[in-house]
Amino acid sequence: MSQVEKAAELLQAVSDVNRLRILKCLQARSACVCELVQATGIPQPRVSRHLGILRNAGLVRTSRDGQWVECACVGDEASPQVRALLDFVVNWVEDTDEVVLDRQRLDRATRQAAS
Amino acid sequence: MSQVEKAAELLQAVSDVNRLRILKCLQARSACVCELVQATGIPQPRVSRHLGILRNAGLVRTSRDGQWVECACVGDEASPQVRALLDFVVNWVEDTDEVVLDRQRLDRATRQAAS
DNA sequence: TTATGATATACGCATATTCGGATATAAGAA
DNA sequence: TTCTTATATCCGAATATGCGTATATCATAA
Repeated sequence: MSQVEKAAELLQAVSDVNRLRILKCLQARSACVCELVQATGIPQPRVSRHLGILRNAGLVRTSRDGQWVECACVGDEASPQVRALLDFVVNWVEDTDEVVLDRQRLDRATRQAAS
Repeated sequence: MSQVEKAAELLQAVSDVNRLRILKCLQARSACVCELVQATGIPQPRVSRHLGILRNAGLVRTSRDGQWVECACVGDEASPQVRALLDFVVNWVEDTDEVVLDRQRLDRATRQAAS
């Protein structure tokens, strides 16, 4: 696959409202799936599927912690290209009311009482 | 439409190989449609359609010059958000052989003998 | 073992995107 | 007018994407 195709794939991975909201949440802090569900109000299967897309693209890493799956934006283990995209996107998407509200609910989210 | 939805739309507009190649050409210089066809080897209707998408998204402006339609990346007339995305993308997509080749053909392209 | 909560996946459906090829439109030249 | 070149749009087919619902899997507790 050419570099340009790879770039298009990465951009495609961030060109969705659900995924942008998830990334903006993970910019604030790592979270497990059920916390992202509580923060965004997006149904759990949808969160899970979009997290899979972000993970496949290499933008998010997940690790199981017992019953929970902890999600975080990738750090220095990722390629400079991926890091650059991630840094750009989370800063470029503004902290509008919608984003702030998601983060407020994320603050109050717990690992209980998700779905 | 929310800000996040708008952001997703803009990212969607740049998440395609054809459109990235066109943008990388227009980063080098403005060009008319038939020159972009010569530079990229992409069929003319396809170039036209993808230019339409870039124009709709506000990333590219076009102006008719007689028989030709001159295309260019938007400048300061665009919103800061659009400018920021454009600046990021054209610098983030690397100047690989594929991109360099497109630009070499763009250098030699003329307004004659396109399709 | 069974039960429960967290997460992932499979399914069918609706819609969107992209494509090639044909054709329409626009501008200029003969 | 007719012809040629440049550009845009229409059409149908193929593919991709996103969704909700249902269900499967996984980990833990009882």
